[in-house]
Amino acid sequence: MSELEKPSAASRIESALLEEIAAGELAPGTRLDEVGLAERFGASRTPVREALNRLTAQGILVAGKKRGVFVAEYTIEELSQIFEAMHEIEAACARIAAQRLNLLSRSDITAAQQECVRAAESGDRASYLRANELFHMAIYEATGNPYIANLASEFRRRTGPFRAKKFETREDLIESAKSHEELINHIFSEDSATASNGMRSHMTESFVRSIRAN
Amino acid sequence: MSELEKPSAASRIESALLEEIAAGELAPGTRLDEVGLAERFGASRTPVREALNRLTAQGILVAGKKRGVFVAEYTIEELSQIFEAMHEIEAACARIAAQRLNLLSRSDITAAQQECVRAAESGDRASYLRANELFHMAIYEATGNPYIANLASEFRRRTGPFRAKKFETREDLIESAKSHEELINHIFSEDSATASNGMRSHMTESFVRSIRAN
DNA sequence: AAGCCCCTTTTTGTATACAAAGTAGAAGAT
DNA sequence: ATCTTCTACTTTGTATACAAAAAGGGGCTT
Repeated sequence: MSELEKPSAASRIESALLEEIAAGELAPGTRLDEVGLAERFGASRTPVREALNRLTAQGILVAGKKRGVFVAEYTIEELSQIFEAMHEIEAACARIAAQRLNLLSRSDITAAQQECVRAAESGDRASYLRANELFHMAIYEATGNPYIANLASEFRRRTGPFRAKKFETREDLIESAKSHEELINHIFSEDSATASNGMRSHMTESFVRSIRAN
Repeated sequence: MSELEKPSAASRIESALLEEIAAGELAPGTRLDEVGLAERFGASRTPVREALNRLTAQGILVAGKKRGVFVAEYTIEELSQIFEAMHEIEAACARIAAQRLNLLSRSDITAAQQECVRAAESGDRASYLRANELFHMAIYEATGNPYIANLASEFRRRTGPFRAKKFETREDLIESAKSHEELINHIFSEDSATASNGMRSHMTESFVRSIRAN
């Protein structure tokens, strides 16, 4: 993950905002004003504007009907629809991954899962979140289709703030890791229908827990 | 198509470029330089920049590894992957639509299809293209999930330039309309598995024809 | 002739300035 | 007191200016 490329102000601001939103520091519904952010980041409005546009394009922010952009806030219905969309994509990933599994992707998935288990058992929430991301990313990569993989990661980013809350206790983590295990079995069975159903149920469970936690 | 909202320079430029790309006037691989476009549209670099960013975010344009943005050009492999992603989403739409069909969406789909048939029989290519869009949009809408619907439309826009070429003769149009008919039957059967398989085969056929045409 | 370095010209990113369009608030009218 | 309207203040969109980085070109060296 080397980002040696572009420490441009716009990108810097973009990822900073993304992080703050993901961490919940910027609550949904918060208004982001360009001048304020410009001062805060010691930059001018121009790069702020670019960052805001990019985040808006990703659905992380939304433009209010008249004025201002806000951290996206969703009703239960909307959230449920977003998760539905994500589930469909995840299921598609699982199906395709099951068809195309090779030794490398297989070991990537396994390795990520082992890391999840390790983090879950030691109850290390931050590590688990990171490992969980890697686990799902490994499945996306296994599709061999970067376009679907991107789609899936985008939804994952977008729903991050809402998913994060469901991992509280060590038991939550362990349960999630177990759920991964089943999913892996489905995918490794190389039966695509089973795999996508497996993903669907993993994600549905995950969604229900998110809703409860919010 | 009333655009009473924001005839902002940035939006104007964005849609103008999109149209030119869709129409093939801007060939894939063409370099778009900010100053040139600024002059051409009688604006400054700022709104051009914004338009370019938005189109890049949509995958219509791509940033060259060092300098400049270009109209996206895809290898057969990439194109095939993009279409695969689109197929998955379309299939998901069909499945969900099948589950949630109501009288309104049903009649929207039917109406769009009738328009397709009419255009196909009179061999009116332009009308058919428009009606075909509406037909697919009607299916997207029928999911009741705007997030999936958006995703599907985005892919449709993105692949538009490549799909357009496959409709040449009146026979092409009629065949496509027939394929719609089957798809409708699958969706209206309200059996979601059948529906998504139906969509998958419709799209696969469509893709193969696109590739041949390119 | 090939390779290397330096200089010029584009190009990109950022800052600042300005104009247009809202919004809110206060003052006045009913 | 409430409603209206005018004014000032934000806020957004666009233009222009400037600095840094990079690509291209030419000449020099070997």
